[in-house]
Amino acid sequence: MSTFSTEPTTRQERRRRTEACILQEARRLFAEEGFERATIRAVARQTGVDPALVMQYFGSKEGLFAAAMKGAHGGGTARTAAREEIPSAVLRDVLAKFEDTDDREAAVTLLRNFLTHPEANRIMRDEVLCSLIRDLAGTIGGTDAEVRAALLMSTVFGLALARYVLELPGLAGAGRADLERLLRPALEALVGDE
Amino acid sequence: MSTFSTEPTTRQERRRRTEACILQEARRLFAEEGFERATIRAVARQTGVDPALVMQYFGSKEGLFAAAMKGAHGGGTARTAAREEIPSAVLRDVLAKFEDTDDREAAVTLLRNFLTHPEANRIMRDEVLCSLIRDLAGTIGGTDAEVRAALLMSTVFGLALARYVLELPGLAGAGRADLERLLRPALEALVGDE
DNA sequence: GTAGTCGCTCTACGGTCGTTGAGTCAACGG
DNA sequence: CCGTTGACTCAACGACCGTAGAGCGACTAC
Repeated sequence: MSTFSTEPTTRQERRRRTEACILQEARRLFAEEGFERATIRAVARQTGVDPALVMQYFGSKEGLFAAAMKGAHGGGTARTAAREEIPSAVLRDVLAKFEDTDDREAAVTLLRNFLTHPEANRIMRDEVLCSLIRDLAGTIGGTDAEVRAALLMSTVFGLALARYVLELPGLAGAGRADLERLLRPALEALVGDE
Repeated sequence: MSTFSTEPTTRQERRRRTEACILQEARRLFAEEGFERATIRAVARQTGVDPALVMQYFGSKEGLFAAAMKGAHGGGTARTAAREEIPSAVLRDVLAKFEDTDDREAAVTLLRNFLTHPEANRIMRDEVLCSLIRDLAGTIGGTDAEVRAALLMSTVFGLALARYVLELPGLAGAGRADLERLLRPALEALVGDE
């Protein structure tokens, strides 16, 4: 691959670096094109590397995808938030996820692919949403707790999709403060009174 | 293709019928597999027809997809609803769309593909959401009208995705009445007071 | 210096895809 | 009854894909 200007070039250093480059480019392409359209060849070409090297590192296209998804879901503050803090917490978590540039590409990739790619679907449902909903429902309490928690997730989920993927005008341009001001009353209504 | 038991077999009658069969199977496959994974060959095989016939009818895979999407978005009641009726209307519209079995497949197809397929993305954003948001914003009024309207759409949007596509436990099983009871206060909060 | 390791490239295979053009056969119009 | 039309099939092309294996060349260890 193309060498850089400054080279702390031990062997493993270079290896780590090219692997990181491949992963970064993979995330970008998966996010832009989707799993099927994004080709290993394109990832390799953009990185300036041979397709076979990508195979050697990640075993298969699935492996590359899985590696690109690692760390796409991370601990949020909502899971342990107090009942009255839940609306702010879920909103803050989802916005924070997409502000951090490192996570952002992985998160967008996950969002763009979870509908059509089984692995992404499983990750999204089982490792992100289900356990989070269970914890939230425990904090919310009451007979409809699980439905309320699921509705909370579906709402911020729709927000992320509309704002960061669909880029709906009016949402993509809105500021964080405006979103919080307008959306929090709705989220509080979903949590309900106690 | 395989002939049916009763045959009102005029030429155009048969043509209309096979075309409908192809479209139905195409919708199913596009919804299940996504645009890329769904192949013309698979559609043809399931229909019991030669792939070339699908090409002859719809010109290209894009053409088949566009034809399968036609009528996927239809007039809802929300567009012309009064201000205080908007929450009920948007909710009723989205639920109704997915209860009707005919529309359901097309709607799920659109949802599953708009993330990864540019054409579906454009349709969803420009022909469905944008004009609807503009109308809703006009009815809602005030300085944040457009953001409020967009948030309304993103919320029911997230609901549809979570309930009908992701099939989140707790939402997929919930009844319409429960959903309306729990979600309407949140939607009313989004519309805001006047 | 020399053998060995390892990051990396080159070349090629097998498979599936969308798409095409020629050909077949039953339904139609006169 | 016969020529024509048009729905439909068959066989094939070219492209691109994921993947495999052999080979190269620079770095490392002795």
